[in-house]
Amino acid sequence: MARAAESQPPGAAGPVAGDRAVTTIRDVARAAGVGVGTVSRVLSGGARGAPATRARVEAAMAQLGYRPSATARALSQGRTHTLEVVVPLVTHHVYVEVLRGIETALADTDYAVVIRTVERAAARDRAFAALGQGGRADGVLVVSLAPTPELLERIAAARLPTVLVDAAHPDLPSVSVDHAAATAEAIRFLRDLGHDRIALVDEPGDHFAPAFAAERRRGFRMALGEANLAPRADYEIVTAGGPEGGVEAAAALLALPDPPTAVVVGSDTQAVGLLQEARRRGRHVPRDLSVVGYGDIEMSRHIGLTTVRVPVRELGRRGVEVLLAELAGSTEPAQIRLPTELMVRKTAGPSRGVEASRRRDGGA
Amino acid sequence: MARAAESQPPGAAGPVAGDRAVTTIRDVARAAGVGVGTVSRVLSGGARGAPATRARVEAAMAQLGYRPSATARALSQGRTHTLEVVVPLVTHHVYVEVLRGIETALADTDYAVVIRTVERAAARDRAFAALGQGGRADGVLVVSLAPTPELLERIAAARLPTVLVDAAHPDLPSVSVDHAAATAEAIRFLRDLGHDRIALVDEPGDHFAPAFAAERRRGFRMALGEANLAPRADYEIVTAGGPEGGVEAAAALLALPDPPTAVVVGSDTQAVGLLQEARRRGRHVPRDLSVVGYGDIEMSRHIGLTTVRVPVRELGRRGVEVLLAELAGSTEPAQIRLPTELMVRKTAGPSRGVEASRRRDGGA
DNA sequence: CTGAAAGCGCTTACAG
DNA sequence: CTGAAAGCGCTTACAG
Repeated sequence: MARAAESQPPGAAGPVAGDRAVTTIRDVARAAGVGVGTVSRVLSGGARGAPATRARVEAAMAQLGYRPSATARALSQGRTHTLEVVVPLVTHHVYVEVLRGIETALADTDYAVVIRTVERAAARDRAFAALGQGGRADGVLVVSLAPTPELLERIAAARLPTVLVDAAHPDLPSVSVDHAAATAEAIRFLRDLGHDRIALVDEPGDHFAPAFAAERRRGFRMALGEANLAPRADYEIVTAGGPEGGVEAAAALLALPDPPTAVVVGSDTQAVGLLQEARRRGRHVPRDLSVVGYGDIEMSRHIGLTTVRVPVRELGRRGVEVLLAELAGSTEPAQIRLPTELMVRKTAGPSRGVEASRRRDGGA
Repeated sequence: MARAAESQPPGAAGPVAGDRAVTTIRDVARAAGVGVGTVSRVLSGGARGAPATRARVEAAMAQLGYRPSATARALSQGRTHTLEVVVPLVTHHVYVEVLRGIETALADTDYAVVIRTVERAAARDRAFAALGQGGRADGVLVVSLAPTPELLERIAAARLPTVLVDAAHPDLPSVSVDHAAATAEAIRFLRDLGHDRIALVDEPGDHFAPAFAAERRRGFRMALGEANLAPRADYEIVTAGGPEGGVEAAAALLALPDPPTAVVVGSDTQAVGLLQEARRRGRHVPRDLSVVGYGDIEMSRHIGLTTVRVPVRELGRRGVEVLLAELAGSTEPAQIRLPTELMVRKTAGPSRGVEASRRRDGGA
């Protein structure tokens, strides 16, 4: 009878290891003549073991081409060695840079990264609801997203260590930049150059995505107030991102009876369009119009754009550091502020005074 | 005695569900008064079930705030619902666009994406070795990486469905673009405009990273041959990426005794620098020098750069489609070629003839 | 130092 | 339609 059982057709169900394409820890254990626990221990590396046993196991692993299953490890260890990064739709150069910073910081760890993007309104709830979904990740990096009550609630519900990058909130660890202060600094710089008709051009401040724009506006008004300059609605342009938006803004601003002599632009790409349109209209930069950008993209240095440098890559790098510390059990509530820097180049200069520009515009 | 056991101090070890932070399928089953199998079935959605039971289970899930563990699912299903994307260091706009395409294609699936970047030489072997590591992914998208024997071997070793994006090889499914043909088309276009002194400016063709440059060179020489134009070493400039590289290239080319009247540049960002330097040296574009870029980034339309449009986003989108079909069991070996398009704008025009330019350069 | 066993949280035939 | 049980491939106390 035993014989009969053994001569069952090959391929019949049974614990025949050779059947499966994937080699498991069990195959290795068998080949090395040890228990699976032993294999697991040499896998973990740290644990010592009799050198001879160890060598035997390693040989078996190499010979079988064994690759441990990250999934199984994750399940039994209770950690996935994966970080989730939530970013707005990667439409800005900024997020790409943040991702690079994150990658740099993770380069010599064994963490993988899952990127989740929060698209416009429609996908927003879904994306937020999915935050940390299924414990696919050990921790979350939320990038450039305004900490709305909704987001905070989602984060709490996910019960996952979370750090805010390029945003801040008292309840959460964060690595951020003070966009209001940075903008105010740019205004002060223009003010010191003698400008008193200063405009702000920016993208619309979205409800859920980057709070950048709103913060910059706050800094703008603050600095204007400090300088005893009255805020003017026609000096605050909200327009599309990219060069096109800048073109539009220049058109609107320069058509004003008393156009500004200086403009702070919420992004360098908008600034490019604004510069171009201003020049097309015969304005000399910076003689007739001073322009300060925001972001300091690669192109900016090249075209001599005076702009606010935001340490974007470092934002990502530090964010990872804080999150990893958190995962390692750190309890200090890190709230890190990174400094911005005004890169003074060639597109901003002294004001020529109100008179000259008034005369020219009147004559047009 | 039973009483005594029950009055053990709370918090003592034991199978008390309330102890753990995470609710499992078991807790839900208990709360709904059903077996875990039943809960699993309503989770899977597809399977029918008595509406009443189903409702009870769903209520329990909602009430407990239950979130299924993706890890456990992956382990028991044998698939992770994760795709791995391998890209060169995300230094090019191109890869970002590909990633966007991938994301778009994945938007309404439940697949997550793990991104792995292949950095310069040092990290290369590590990154390749890690390909599909630990079965963290169900399939792999290899983007803009030359299919070297080494890479192919790694792919084979990973035993994971893999599709090449922006690269091609007979043994693997792929979605690609013919960079050689696209470049040749640009040359022909310039040729038809009367140019016979045509140069190529490009980035160094890396051994393991994008094969772009090498392919473009091949197309360049091919088209030159077709037109009976002799290849000239001094008309092939290999230089750094970005505007700086373009500046250098313009300097080298325009210092030649008989400078080219037209240039094809391997990237739009290089083209930007080249245009600028050419103008700084008093050359009018396109009167004195025609320039054709490559890539068609956003800026290009804006500055009127004639360039080769590569459907980068679609490359990513289609790549996902092919991979997903593969995972669904499709066996047809998809080798998809996507068309490029020459975007004719303002930086390329008719040649003014050899004489005029020779006269001017001689007089300088 | 190492084996055997239980367990991580699901899924999936197998019986009822 | 649904429960009980085995299994996915590891890890980790627990004994030896």
